[in-house]
Amino acid sequence: MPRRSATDVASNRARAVEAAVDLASVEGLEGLTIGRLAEQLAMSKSGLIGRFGDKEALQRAVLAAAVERFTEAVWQPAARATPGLARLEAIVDAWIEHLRDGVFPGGCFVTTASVEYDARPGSLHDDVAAAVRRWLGVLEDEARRASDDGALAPGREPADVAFELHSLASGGSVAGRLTGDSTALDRTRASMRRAIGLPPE
Amino acid sequence: MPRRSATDVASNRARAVEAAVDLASVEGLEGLTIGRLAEQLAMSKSGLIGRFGDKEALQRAVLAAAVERFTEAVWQPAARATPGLARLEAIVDAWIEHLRDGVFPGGCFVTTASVEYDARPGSLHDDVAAAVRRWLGVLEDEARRASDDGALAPGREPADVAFELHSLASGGSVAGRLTGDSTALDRTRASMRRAIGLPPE
DNA sequence: AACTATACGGAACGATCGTTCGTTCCTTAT
DNA sequence: ATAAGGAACGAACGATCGTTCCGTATAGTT
Repeated sequence: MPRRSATDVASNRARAVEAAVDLASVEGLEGLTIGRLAEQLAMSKSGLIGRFGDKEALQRAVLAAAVERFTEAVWQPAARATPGLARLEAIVDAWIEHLRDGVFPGGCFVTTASVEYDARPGSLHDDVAAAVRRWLGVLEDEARRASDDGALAPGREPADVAFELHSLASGGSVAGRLTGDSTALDRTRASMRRAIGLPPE
Repeated sequence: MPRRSATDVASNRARAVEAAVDLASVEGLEGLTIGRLAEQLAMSKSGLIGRFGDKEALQRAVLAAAVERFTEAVWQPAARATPGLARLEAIVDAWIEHLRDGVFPGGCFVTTASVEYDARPGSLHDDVAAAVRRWLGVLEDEARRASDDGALAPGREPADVAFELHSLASGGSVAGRLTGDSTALDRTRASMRRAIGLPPE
């Protein structure tokens, strides 16, 4: 078998991480296996893990890549909108689209990781928790801006809005996917719009 | 080592399932291991699995027991309330209490199982999906009754209410547990009350 | 042209996975 | 009293897990 030239090296690692993201979005970060990933990449287990050190380092790289993918799909398009309520609306749209398009073949990656590590300590727990806190912070900032603009119902707490949006997207995506309910994302979108005081479209 | 008398036999199986529920609520149904469960029960792997046939049968029994535990903790106390909005309110209270008390050491079992099997076919997927559909149906029935009573906002669909309650509880529980946010359940309760048109307490 | 660093393969490691087998013990029914 | 059924054991199975070691081919440096 021909060896890969060393110029492909960097892209090879990235290729491994991307494949691992897809695999782990279905099987979970904990269900991710070096053997199966190596097989899918048509390379040896030792060659694969040698790039990362050990499995935990691979998992952390995979998680970081998944967060990156989420950010690109949801935050980046919404960042073009005006801060405040308009941006919240754009986030909701991009978020739902992201879930609908199947950016992750196994459903929202961060939700999967959240459930896997919500009761287990370790560096992966910390990484997932940090990512979720960061995202909740982004949502809260936008909600606060909207509140300052008077675009939110009086007395509505930005932190509550952020947490509610996250709960709805996360919970709704899972339940819809599990039960095969094709209207779930529409319902979730409507609920999220309701949460920020937008009229049903 | 003294053998267990055969009169304990029935309770022994139940004991195994209960221990497995606690284990699987942390590690997931997929992360459940015959070896570790047997060790915790101080019995042999073969003796344990012999009771169920194979691992999948054990997992299904564990799932059924977890659903039973949830039903007892949430539905049973709420069933005493008047059908309709009052019962929905009672469900919300019991649900939050159930999450707060840590009926499952690793967070809501059904949510964990939902995430594990939302992208993987098989009999376990079907069992989890059936359980979730059944629960959504219960919620929807109560919401419809509330709607018929005129206790819900006009135009509010019972199925939407049911789905939203489920999303909020499921997503909120996970996020709160992951980030260590002690106010998450209070927030979730407030959101759920808002979803059924109840005033903040 | 020689050297260094690294990416990868191949083989093997001990551990653990789920499962199967045959045996022993206890309870219950005959 | 004896036969039958079932529960649990210990031992072993092949498979797979993550990991380690070493050889080797390649890329970049001097």
